Amino acid sequence: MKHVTIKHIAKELNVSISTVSRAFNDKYDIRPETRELILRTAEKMGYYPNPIAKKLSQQKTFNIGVVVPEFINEFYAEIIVAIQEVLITQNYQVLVMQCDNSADIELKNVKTLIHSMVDGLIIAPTLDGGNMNYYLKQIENECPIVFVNRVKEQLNASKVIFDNKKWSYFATDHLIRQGYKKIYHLSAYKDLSVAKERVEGFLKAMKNNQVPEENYKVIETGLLAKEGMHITEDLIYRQDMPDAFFCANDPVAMGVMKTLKDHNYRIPEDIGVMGFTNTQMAELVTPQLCSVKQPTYDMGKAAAELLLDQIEKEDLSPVTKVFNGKLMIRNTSVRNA
Amino acid sequence: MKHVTIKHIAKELNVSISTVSRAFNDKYDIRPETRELILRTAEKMGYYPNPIAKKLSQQKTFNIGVVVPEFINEFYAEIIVAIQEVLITQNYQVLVMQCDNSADIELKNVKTLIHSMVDGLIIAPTLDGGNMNYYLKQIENECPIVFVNRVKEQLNASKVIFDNKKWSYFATDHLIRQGYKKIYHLSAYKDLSVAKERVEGFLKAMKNNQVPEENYKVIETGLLAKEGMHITEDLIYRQDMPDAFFCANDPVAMGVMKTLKDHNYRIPEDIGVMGFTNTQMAELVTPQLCSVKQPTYDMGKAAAELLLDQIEKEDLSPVTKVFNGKLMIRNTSVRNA
DNA sequence: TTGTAGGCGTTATCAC
DNA sequence: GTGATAACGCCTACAA
Repeated sequence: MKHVTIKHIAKELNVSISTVSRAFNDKYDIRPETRELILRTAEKMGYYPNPIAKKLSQQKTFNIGVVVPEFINEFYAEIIVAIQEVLITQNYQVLVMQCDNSADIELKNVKTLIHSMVDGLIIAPTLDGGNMNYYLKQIENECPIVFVNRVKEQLNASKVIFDNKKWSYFATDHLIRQGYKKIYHLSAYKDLSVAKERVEGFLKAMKNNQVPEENYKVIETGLLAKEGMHITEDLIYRQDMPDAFFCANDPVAMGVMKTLKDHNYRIPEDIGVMGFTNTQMAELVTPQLCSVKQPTYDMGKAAAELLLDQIEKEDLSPVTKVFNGKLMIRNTSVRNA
Repeated sequence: MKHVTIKHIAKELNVSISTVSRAFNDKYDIRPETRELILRTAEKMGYYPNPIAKKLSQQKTFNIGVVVPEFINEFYAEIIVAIQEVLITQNYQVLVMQCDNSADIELKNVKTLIHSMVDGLIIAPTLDGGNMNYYLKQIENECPIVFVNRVKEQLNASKVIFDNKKWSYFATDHLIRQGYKKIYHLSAYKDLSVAKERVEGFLKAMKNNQVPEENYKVIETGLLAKEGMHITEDLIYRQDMPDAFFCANDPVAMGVMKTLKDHNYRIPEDIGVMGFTNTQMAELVTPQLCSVKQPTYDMGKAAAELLLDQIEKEDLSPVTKVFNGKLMIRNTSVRNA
């Protein structure tokens, strides 16, 4: 793979390489005609500035690193798309890495990206645990970083988060108002801050509505459809069934629905179901799944804009953006009675 | 963001920069003790070789570019994961770009990646149309490229493809054997080679089973769930209903199922449904969706391995790998009668 | 307005 | 074994 360089053009036109370089960097004085000539022959020769060399000499890469827990997940996929859209208009390139929900791989990815000299990072952490120390150290060393989603609200760094507690509260409250009396919350992992916040919202709704303690429960389930199926099977077997499930996410909710239907429970008449992080599938299952929609696109956009600000104003003082959602009320939670 | 360089270490230890460099590149002679000393102090000082500089001097980036039509699609997400897994073990980094199903953006992405001096490209084209000329020109210029999925079998380049015709045939044949008499194939766009191949398989099955012409039809529908819904609404309205749908993909199939259920058709008793490109959701809808599973992971792995071969053996002669699928027989296509 | 030369952080080819 | 030194392709004072 041969690349035409600035030298080739200089030789071809009998000018110095600096002149050629200047032709491509508007900020310098150069006679318009020479400029034109250089650009034309460059075009003809198929020249394109080598970004590697440019990066090295400018000490700036115009690369932004993005690290997410997984690709196979509409939430992160949409966030990535939004980030790319914003950054591309500013001539940044986006390097995306996923870590398969492993905090170790996540750390490796971040290190790889930093060593590749990205100008900044957007990190959607898998956990808000130990890696944070390393990340915060990088911020101290003036590496612009913006966190998205699974971050503690108290964290002293720029971040884009969702008000999980509030929307968990609303979702739970909705179920109660629909007349469901015994509601179980299938939560993700307890070391996940977003899960904790949702549990808080759930419990707050229970308390505010004076639901007696024996009529609700939080069960650590996970984030996969099959985990939703297993727990439901289990509850049926143990004859410990609620009349509504508030699930950690839509896949879990769909697992629950699947098992309920297999056991001839009617949704929403016998049992209500509520998801979280509205997915495209929510409208396609029968009955349609009620879920909390998060503004993924806006969150990704905000993260990118926050990062751009940090990079261009060289001001790393932390900014937090908290986003609100929307309760997508659909059939699985609306009782006729 | 300050980076420690080879120079800092050289000064610190009173050795030359070449010695330091050698300590990090096993292939050169260097006294073990100096090596140890250098590595230790490098570690201490937080040094890490600057890959940009290395790339510039080696004229090799250890970056691989991947371009896909979209992220929000399990098929491509899984392919990307597989590609990453293979390449990471060989110390390559994977830069992924998506083009939102736009051939123009796809071309831009490829150019960006080539100009970023990737060592090779894996392209999952949106269309097999005009961009191909540009891509083939790059291959002539010794840029290693492997194509995945939406490529013509005849294309004279390295590629990983799925035997769409064969598996479309099997899927259709299955519907016929289940006693469905009037089958409509909801196809993607006609300028998509994979769609064309699936149509061919569908028609071949019809012919081999001597289904009369008035009992089958190919309808260009698209790839989205809502397109599946619309077409079904339309057919119901026009009273032109088949007794089985063979859909371009699972989302379309789920759109069809949704509309059918809303109109009280029983699946599979009244109407059978078959998807394609098995998704995780297929098992979660009711009834479970029958679909053709493609070996996405293996396809991604094969693409990465093909590319590695090309790069390391410096041999760009085209290799084609054709993959087979599996018919995931589930409830939407199995008649009790 | 243009050319010269040094630097960005490495690797690699020489001498010593 | 180790140390100069010239690349790699580009940018950018400074000089002309």
